[in-house]
Amino acid sequence: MAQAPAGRIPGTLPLPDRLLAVATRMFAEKGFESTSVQEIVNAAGVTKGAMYHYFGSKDDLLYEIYHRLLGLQTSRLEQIADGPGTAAERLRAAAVDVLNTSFLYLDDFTVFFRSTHLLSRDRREAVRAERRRYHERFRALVEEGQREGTFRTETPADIAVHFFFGTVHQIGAWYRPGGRLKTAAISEHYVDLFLHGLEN
Amino acid sequence: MAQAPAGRIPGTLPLPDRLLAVATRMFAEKGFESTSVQEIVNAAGVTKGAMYHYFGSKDDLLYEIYHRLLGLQTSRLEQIADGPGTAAERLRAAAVDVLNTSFLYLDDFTVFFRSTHLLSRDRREAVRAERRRYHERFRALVEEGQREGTFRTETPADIAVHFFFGTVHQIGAWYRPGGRLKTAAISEHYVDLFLHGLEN
Amino acid sequence: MAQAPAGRIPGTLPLPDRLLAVATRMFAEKGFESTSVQEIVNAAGVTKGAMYHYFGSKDDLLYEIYHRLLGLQTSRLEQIADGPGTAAERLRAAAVDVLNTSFLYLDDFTVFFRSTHLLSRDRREAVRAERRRYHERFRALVEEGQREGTFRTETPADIAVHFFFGTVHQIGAWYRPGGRLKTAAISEHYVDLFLHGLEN
Amino acid sequence: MAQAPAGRIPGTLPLPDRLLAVATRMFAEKGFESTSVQEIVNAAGVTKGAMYHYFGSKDDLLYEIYHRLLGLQTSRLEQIADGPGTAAERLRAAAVDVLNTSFLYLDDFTVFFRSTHLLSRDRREAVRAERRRYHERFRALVEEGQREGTFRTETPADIAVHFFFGTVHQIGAWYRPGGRLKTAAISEHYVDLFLHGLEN
DNA sequence: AATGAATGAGACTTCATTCAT
DNA sequence: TATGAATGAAGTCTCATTCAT
Repeated sequence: MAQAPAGRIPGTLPLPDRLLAVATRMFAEKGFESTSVQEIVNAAGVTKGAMYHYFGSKDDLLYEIYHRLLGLQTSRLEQIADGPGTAAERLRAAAVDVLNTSFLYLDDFTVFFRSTHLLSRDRREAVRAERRRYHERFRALVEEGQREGTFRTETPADIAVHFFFGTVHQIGAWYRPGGRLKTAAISEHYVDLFLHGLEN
Repeated sequence: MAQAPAGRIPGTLPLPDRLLAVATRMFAEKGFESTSVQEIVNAAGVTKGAMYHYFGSKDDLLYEIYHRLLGLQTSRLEQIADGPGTAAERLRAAAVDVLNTSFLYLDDFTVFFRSTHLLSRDRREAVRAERRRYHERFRALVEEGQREGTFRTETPADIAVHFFFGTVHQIGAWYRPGGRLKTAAISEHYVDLFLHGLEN
Repeated sequence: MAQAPAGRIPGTLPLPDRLLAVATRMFAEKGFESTSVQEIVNAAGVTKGAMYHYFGSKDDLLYEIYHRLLGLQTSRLEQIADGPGTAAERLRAAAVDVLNTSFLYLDDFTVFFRSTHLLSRDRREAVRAERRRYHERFRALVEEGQREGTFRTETPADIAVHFFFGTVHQIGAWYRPGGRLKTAAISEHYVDLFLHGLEN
Repeated sequence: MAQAPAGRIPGTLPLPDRLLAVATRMFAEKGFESTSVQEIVNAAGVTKGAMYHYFGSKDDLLYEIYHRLLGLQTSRLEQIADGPGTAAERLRAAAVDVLNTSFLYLDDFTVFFRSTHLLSRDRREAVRAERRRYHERFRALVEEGQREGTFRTETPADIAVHFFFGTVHQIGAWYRPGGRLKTAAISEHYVDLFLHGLEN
């Protein structure tokens, strides 16, 4: 994530990053297929040739957004999951973190969960594989907590993970800045609901 | 939902329904914008003229999918919510029902939550208003349960509803038929997690 | 060859044929790659959409030109080669015929022998296979004449065929209508040179 | 012809020659218009700036290939045609030589006879004028032989020259290295056919 | 002598939609 | 009720060329 995660896109960013930032914003607003390459480069203040100098195709832009986001997510999760504390503590920290990150990079997430199906077969597989790794690290935390006796064992761990990520990924579908609740508060409520549902 | 909810699309369906069924399947598979009208009519075994005889535009197909789905959902919810039983009982029944319906009409839901942003402004508003009504009826159940003392009051009811629907709407993103768990089992686990998270 | 073989292209031709006729003319004049689809449809008085209604791609136009020409050539050759007369007589008749046809469909031939390499791999193979059949039928005539004792046997028959077709295919590279010699005269001279070179 | 006439292109060639050699190979393989400047410079291991340092345009590459080839051909022909021997002897020598040269510089010839029409008007004229001079020197040999009484006079000399060069120029269209016959043998057969056809 | 980012024009193609039949 | 030829606008992408370094 080289570009600023939200708000104005500084004109000083290197062109590839500026293009990605602009594209992310527009894809989130209007959808990938309703955003033309022309609109993106206009917004970035360059020509199409410049974009195709850095990105092989419009799909590449989408993939690169995914790739950066997945890299960010994965590294944050691993840092937390491999850190100190009980499984429950680490799971809570990870869950809060993924929610906060989701709010911070709301456009990126919105694009991600709305447009994966538009990627080419190969890339879709690549993204899915990265996602799976992420999912599994998270699931391991749940299973750890189940072995510790903190979490109920009736619910299969991977169902619980689907359950939680499912709702995290939908945040962009309803959350609008400026609402009654701050994002941090929403994160807390979500994590409470999730962990409460999981605990004995 | 005039068309068969899943599997083979009978050639005996009235043409408008057959077109909707085919379109739903294809939009779910490849996305709305990557599916051409030509492909839809080919798959339905008719020509474009026939489609434009029944639907004013490609957007109309999408809208009609939404419309039918929302009608179905709303009527089911109202029947359950206005029925007998404690708030908690009715909430559980409604939650199970929406999950089962989601599995049954998986394609329709997938299209719905992936393509709303592609509708025209007007129709998007219309859909959103219908959704809101649905959401609010569900929230009323949660609030009822909170007043009853069954559910925790720390979590705002509408956050809880977003939480639950969020994950329901993502089911199409990960669920694939033929997995280890039956859909009914998944529904139960999801509802358990949700209600457990909500209860005192 | 549905279109008129030379001169003005009647506006009454069915659109696919008119497009082919126009394309043939322009490819011969400026080359396949220097002729844009836009120029073709302008010259045919229609829009690009109309062209893509009948031809899947610009390459298809090229292939169709080839295909029709090969069909024409092959059927003419077979009629002559399988007819009555000595091998030498039939070879002469076939040689005169292919030359006359070459002059008549000069544009088609010009395009053919200049642009085969621009076809996709598959289509190039298809064309080559059709050509080979044609070549072999012609070679059989030469061999027949060698067995009859009319033609010298020092020269391998397939070399003789390459020799003759080679020069036939180059006619478009130098012949311009309105020169000193009529096309029929040129044909006779060419056939004389060829048969004289072949005979004992 | 500064570059090696066939096979591997030595990396030790001066850059302009290496670029020409690479371009010739690629133009012969894929056609002038289907070969991008980027591909040429990649294959030559340099960047576009380097190419544009030596050649003003992509067209210049093509012209330079023509120019070198024509220079080579012309000087060889003149040396032979102005040498000792009867007209028939010199014509045979010249014919054998042009065939051998064609095999040696097969790529160059292939490009030449496939892409002349892609040159700018001016350059096309220049090339054509050079070709004409070449053609005429050859024709003079034929006429000399006709006056000597060796060659038949029924066939106009310039038709005979078109006839011969036509087939020479098509060699690249069918000959593939590694065939049954060596190139020298093919040359002999071709010259035999030609001279036999011409002689009384 | 050489780089490589950037341009700008134009290429091929797709597609929702219309309309005469 | 249905066809399918034709439109027109827009889309993605390519590429020869330039220019500051």
